[in-house]
Amino acid sequence: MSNPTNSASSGKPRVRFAPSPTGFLHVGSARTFIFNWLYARRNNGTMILRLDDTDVERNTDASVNSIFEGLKWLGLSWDEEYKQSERGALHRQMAEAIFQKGLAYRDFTPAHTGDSEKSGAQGTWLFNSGMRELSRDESDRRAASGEPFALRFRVPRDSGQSVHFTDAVYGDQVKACADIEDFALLRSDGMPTYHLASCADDADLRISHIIRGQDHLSNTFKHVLIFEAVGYTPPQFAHLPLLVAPDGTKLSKRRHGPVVSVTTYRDAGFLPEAFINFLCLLGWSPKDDRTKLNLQELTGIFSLEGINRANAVVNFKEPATTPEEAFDPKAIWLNAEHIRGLAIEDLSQRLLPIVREVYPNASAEQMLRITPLIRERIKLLREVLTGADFFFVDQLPPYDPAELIPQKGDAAMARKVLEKAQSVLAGVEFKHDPLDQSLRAAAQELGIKAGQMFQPIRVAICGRKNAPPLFETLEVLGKETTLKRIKLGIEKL
RNA sequence: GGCGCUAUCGUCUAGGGGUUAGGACGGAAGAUUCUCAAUCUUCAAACCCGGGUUCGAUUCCCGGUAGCGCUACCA
Repeated sequence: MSNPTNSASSGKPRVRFAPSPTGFLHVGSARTFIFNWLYARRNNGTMILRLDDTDVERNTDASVNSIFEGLKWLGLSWDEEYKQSERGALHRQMAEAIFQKGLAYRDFTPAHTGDSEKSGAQGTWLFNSGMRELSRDESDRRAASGEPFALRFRVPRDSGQSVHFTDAVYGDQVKACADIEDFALLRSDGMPTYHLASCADDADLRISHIIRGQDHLSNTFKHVLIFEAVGYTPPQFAHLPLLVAPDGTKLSKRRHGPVVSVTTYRDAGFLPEAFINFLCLLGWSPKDDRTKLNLQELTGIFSLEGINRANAVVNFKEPATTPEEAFDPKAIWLNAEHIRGLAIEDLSQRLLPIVREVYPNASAEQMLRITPLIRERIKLLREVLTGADFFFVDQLPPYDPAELIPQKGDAAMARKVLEKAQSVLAGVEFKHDPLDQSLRAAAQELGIKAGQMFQPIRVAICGRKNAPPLFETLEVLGKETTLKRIKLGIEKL
């Protein structure tokens, strides 16, 4: 703060993500973090994490944990970390500096009692003139006597003055001082307000670019006022369009529930890289027709110019009846795309812990053999539990015997097929090609179509009609389990 | 109420004074494989409204409307 310059013009950018720990990390915050991160990494800058925890009443440890948990999952690192609550001296020092310059004044009005003035239908409350014009002597006297006060910024009231700044996204912004109220810098308990603490820290940490949600666009005029009051060149601003729910309202925990929490995506089986990809496409565009982008590609092309100005809808279904409905279809599709792009070994390793939650005995080797069979069939990692369950269970859950009956066939045909399969499979090597040849030959011998042959076998070993390709499945399942399940299938008929 | 921001298919978006207004998801139809998935092909689907500027506006300007944000001793 002593050095009134920032690094905006002097080279490496310094950006910060400054969440307030009053709830879980939600998707809008995550996107703000990602955009800051991308900007820092793209420009060889510094990424700073700052906990804006000046609201003691509402801060919770659970929230701090949720934020770190979410960020950890995203896997994006930061270079410096701060807590506002540990920087109170700096904040008070800046408040004092502004006060000494006569640019702030003490307001002894008790908190919350100015409501009648503020809520008047006649317009905006700007200031309490009795307080704004209080003589310095009387102000000092009352303060010395221990009377509590808030410190307010003395917004210029003389002529038609205005505040302006240029936003990297929204362009030139101007606001008349006549439309800005004398906002608080310090609360009557001595704690700094968000505006003061934020600006003091941004100045002290030499933040060069403030990339944050558009809900702060109108606050920025106040911030510029603060920066100018202490002789600090304001950083560059870039405000991001908001993420909204399908009903157009801002995403919130209360209204929209867990769909707005980052950890919900993690727990549902999203890949962090897919989630990041999805979020980047909300309110930002690479300007070409690419949609699937990995972190390297994003880092390579991210720019503030690609950010647009209209709010973006996260298109989840409000009353979700299935897990898939709870998420934007594009997020799910992108996740499937990223899953398909993963190496078998990589995907297998990510799947194993999920499988082991339910089947503790599942082995890494087993998982590695199963993974190629489901890679193109799952959209969320968790679907491994419903898509590959038959590989892990000892006993198939009960299924409808009617499922065993092939297209244009009857129970007798199903029985014939399974019995034939029993004898054929007993004498064949459980490898793709021999299985393929012998079962097709068997179908021919029975005078039925291959599909009619495969269907009953598939249901008998998987417990359902829709499953991965038959020969690969048989190969992984092995002869013993296969024959056992076919026998049980015959008994059902 | 005041101030500010925004407005292209259902959703995310590209584009920009003259275009068949492009792509993606989702939807529909078809091809293909032993089912499913994946893949491929095709189709339906948009410039908020009204003025102005202009030879010509979806694009530029103004107004309206709608949505969102701020208007706290929250952030």
